[in-house]
Amino acid sequence: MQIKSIRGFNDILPDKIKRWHHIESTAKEILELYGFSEIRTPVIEFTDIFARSLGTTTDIVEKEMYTFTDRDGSSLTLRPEGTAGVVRAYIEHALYSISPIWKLYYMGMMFRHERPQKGRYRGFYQIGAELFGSKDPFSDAEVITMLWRFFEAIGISNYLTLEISSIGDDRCRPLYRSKLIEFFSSRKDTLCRDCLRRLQQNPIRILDCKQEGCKQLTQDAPSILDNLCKECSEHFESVQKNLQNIGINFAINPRIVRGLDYYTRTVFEVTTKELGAQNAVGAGGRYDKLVEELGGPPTPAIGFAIGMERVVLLHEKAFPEDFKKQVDVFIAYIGSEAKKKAFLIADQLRRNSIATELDYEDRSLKSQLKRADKLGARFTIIIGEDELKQDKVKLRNMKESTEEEIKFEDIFPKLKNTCSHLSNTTSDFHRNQKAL
RNA sequence: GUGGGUGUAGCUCAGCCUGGUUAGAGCACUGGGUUGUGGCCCCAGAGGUCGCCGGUUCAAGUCCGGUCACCCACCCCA
Repeated sequence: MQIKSIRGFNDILPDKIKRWHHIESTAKEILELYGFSEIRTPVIEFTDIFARSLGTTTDIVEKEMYTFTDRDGSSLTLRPEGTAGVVRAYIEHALYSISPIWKLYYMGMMFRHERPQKGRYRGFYQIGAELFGSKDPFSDAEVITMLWRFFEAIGISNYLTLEISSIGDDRCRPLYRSKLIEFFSSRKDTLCRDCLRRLQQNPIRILDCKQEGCKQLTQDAPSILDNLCKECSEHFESVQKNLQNIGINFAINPRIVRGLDYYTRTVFEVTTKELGAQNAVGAGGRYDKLVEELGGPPTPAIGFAIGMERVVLLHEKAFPEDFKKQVDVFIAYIGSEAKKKAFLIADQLRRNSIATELDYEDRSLKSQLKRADKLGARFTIIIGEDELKQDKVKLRNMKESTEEEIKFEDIFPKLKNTCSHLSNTTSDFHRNQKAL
């Protein structure tokens, strides 16, 4: 096999794309309802943007970035996540001087050079949202609520768990960190090899280890939640109350470890048990220092990212039936004169938002009807020589297997109530989804 | 980077253990059964470097070695 896509990069073929469209349009709908506006930023930035945002010792920056040198010698990187680019745009265009609050979302491809596995790819899509300019715990609750409402809207929330925590800020986290180091350093012999390394690089991550020995040990380890400063603690309390107030169910998991350095205070994860090892479907947190660190004015912010492929996998599990593209009308013809007429009618119907399809190769009527059936056409218009002579067509209702002869000029009036592109996109299936 | 699994038709897979005619099935595709009528059924057709390279053998899809790819898992993450 010579001709092949790059490892970890996938094609999304037309038979899958309807599902993607449905998820994406639902996401847009929800995000806009919450006041978010789309922003599109380049898929490529100066490497420095990511290195400074994510932290130079994070796995992403250390070994997962697609980085290369431009012709002028500058180092460029394909974005491994979305926040850094949005923050860059926020600062570059001085959005803070236009409005104190900005709610932005993006949908697009991200790139990470990891070993692919289930739910994890080198080129993958994320839907992300960022709220700039508020440190109010209500904004935390709003963003988390929106994330959860999205999962409800596409009907996969039954598979999901929402967990939240706080990782403190630059006052309390360093203190906690040294407490942890102290705790684990005196118990080095019980730690696995990975955790010994973590102890050096990122001791908080030991809390997330899957090894039994380490798991046991972390039972007695100090919890971040007992070590928050007063302000962080109050903030976290308030976020919880606000979520409870509107009936969002969540669990507190003090072991939530985020992979990026920029997070402060509130962090949250939506996870599933259905996808094997890659259990995070959406995750995010507050990052109150990042804008300032990248050269903007001090600006609190909070955001999340959703893994599109993982959502799609869950959606396929929840709704295994195909998301079929549907045509309203198929036009079958017999003979070259009828073909011309068919082509003309097709154009008129399409101009009136009726999805119409027809064959090219002058195939048998039987073949044409087969194809009409395969395409799920609601109606088939049949034009043969007899019909041409009488200025009529046969209109066949494919579901009922009934047929009637109507005049050319009656085609559109007859069809416009039963099918249109609009009614097609709000099919029963689609409506059922929304009702969930 | 490490470990395990899998590579045979467009897709899902059987055949390999125990080497031996033209390598099979289901689905999908094309045509026909109805010279102008879909779904179900029946018939026919088309579709294969058995991942690749080498070795053993009279003979390799089958045994052996290597290699590549994909999948899953570790690590990490959405």
